[in-house]
Amino acid sequence: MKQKITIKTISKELGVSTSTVSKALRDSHEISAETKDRIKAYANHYNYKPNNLALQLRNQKTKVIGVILPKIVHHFFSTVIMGIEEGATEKGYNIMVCFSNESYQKEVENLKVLSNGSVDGIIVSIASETLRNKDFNHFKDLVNEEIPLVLFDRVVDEILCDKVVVDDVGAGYKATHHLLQSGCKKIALITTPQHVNVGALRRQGYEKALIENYIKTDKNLIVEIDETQDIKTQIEHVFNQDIDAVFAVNEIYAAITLKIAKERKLNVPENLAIIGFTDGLISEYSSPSITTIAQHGLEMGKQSVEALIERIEKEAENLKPRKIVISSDLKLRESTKTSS
Amino acid sequence: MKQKITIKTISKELGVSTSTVSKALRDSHEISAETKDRIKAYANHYNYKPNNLALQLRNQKTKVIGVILPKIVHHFFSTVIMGIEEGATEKGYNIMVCFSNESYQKEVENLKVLSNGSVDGIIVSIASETLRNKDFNHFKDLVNEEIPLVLFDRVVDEILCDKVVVDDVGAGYKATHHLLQSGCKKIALITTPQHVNVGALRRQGYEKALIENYIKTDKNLIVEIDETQDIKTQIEHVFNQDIDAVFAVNEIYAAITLKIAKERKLNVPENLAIIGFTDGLISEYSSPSITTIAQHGLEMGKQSVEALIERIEKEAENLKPRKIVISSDLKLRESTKTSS
DNA sequence: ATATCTTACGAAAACGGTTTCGTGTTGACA
DNA sequence: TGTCAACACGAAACCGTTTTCGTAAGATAT
Repeated sequence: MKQKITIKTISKELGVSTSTVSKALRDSHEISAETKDRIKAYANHYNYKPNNLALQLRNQKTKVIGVILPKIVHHFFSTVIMGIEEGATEKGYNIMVCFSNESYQKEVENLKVLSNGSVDGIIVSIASETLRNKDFNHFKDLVNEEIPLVLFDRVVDEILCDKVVVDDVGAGYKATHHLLQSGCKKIALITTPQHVNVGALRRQGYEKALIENYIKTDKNLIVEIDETQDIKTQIEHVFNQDIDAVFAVNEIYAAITLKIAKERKLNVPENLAIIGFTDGLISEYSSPSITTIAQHGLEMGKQSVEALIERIEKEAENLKPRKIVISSDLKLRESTKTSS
Repeated sequence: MKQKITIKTISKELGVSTSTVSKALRDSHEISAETKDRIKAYANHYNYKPNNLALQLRNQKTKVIGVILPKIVHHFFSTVIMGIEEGATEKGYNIMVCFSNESYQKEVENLKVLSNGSVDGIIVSIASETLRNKDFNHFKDLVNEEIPLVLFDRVVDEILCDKVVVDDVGAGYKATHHLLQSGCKKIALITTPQHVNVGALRRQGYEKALIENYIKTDKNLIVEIDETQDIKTQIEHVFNQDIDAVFAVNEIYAAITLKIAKERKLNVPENLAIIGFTDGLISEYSSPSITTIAQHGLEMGKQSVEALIERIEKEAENLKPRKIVISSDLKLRESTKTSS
């Protein structure tokens, strides 16, 4: 990189002190108009840009927000990151993005790297491995150091910080309820293992809706997908049961379900209704398009970053940890019948 | 944030100088074993972490790479970012991500923010608005400042820097060739406006394949999508022509084409073969699944970041700008007939 | 006993800014 | 002519770290 022009360069070149240069560039009243002009002209001509690192060190704030995501090639997280970026830019912050790849170890490392002063606060959605082994000490350390932290989507109660979640129980309920309303009775649930808490919550909503309609939940209709195995095979299993609807807790599972249904020449939604989760491109462009729970990732990202920035900037006020719940909507499309 | 513990704190507390602390923590031979132990124990106990900003300022390098993408909610860019992150992590770098949202203005701003010392180098895929208005001065300034820069996918010749691209012409050729081989004769092309150069290149490949087979390109079969208008309507237009195949330059266009085909009760691939570009989730999970050109976004991200880091770390060697071409593969699926 | 070499540490500069607190020069006013 | 304020600028500290260059004390060599 070319030798950057600094305040020191300017001061030497123009025969004034660095303080004068600094003040002139910040338009201080202490400096005479002509000196200011001279300095500004010079700075402008040589395209002077203040060194951000120096400023950050001086101001003891970076105006950068760290973001750790479990994965990125996933419509929901893409939209969240988009929302975070938008919200951050609006408030003059930048974002630094890392991925845990669902790995506990990488999450710990990412957290360590980000917590050494490079960022003013951190937004995280917890890796599934971490959720499974339930070791949250790296987060607790962060909280102890009083580094502003916001958790979204995949959150746990043990960590005392702001949280932004969708109303997973409500969403699971809405989806199931809609299927019941449209005449379905035997609804399969394709979900994640129980340690991924969002899966567990959506399942609660599912069960709640069934109970309200005096339907016993049938364990055989519930498939907990093990992502290390072939997903399609696992889902196909449930097709051997007598079912008339499927509620999948994410978009991929829903798409695969649709595919299997077609292979088996089942009419969707007449013979089999399908509802997915996360309103992504697959659901939108498949045919029939898939009715889904819209998770409002953009909104989630924005709320997360706003909460975080508020905490960063009002740290003196010692706010209590908050939990922000984003409501989710059912986006009706072609893969379900209209309510009857 | 809690008052962080610094070297100064330690030195005061232990009655030694900051230099001693620094050296002790870095295991310098200048410091006696007992002093080292004392200092390390203290640092450890109070969880001392060196302040990154100070280090960055001192070392005149940040170990951070800036990334500017036109958009993120897009499978290709998601995978690229994934690849960049992986490659960066491998070499001990972090990434700072910004989005131009296809806007020239935002691109300029992002570039300004990143070029003030916060990052050691920058990776960019140019915003479509910038490509349209052909104003690349912000990039040229960067090059003049000798800030390491790598452009990927959407690149232009005017900017002298490393570039990573897929073989777009070859890919367009491969796709078209495959359609011709399988017996299709009237192949429509759904592409972007000409200013998005990747679209133009893929079109070249398309035309080349046609010419080789003595088929005249028919302007009526080529649709340049204006994304500010409704995409579906524009694509439907070409269905009024007599066509037996469609080559779409991205995944969305391909998915929409498939949808229209189904609405019109056309059998895919018998009545209409479809090939897309960018091997994303939609193509994989739609039914029939869509044959596509796999763009190898992951590979692209990795190559970009490796090129950039090489340039950063070997800046003395004054490397010539390179152009790295990633080959693209045809991923055969259900939306095309097998070659005959 | 003197010269020289280790050992173990500290002072100070440097990275690039901002800011507080002087201070010399003017000009106004009594 | 003395006093004081206003003006315009500079010196120095500070943010947190590393590193170069001393240097005092003790050990060793001559």
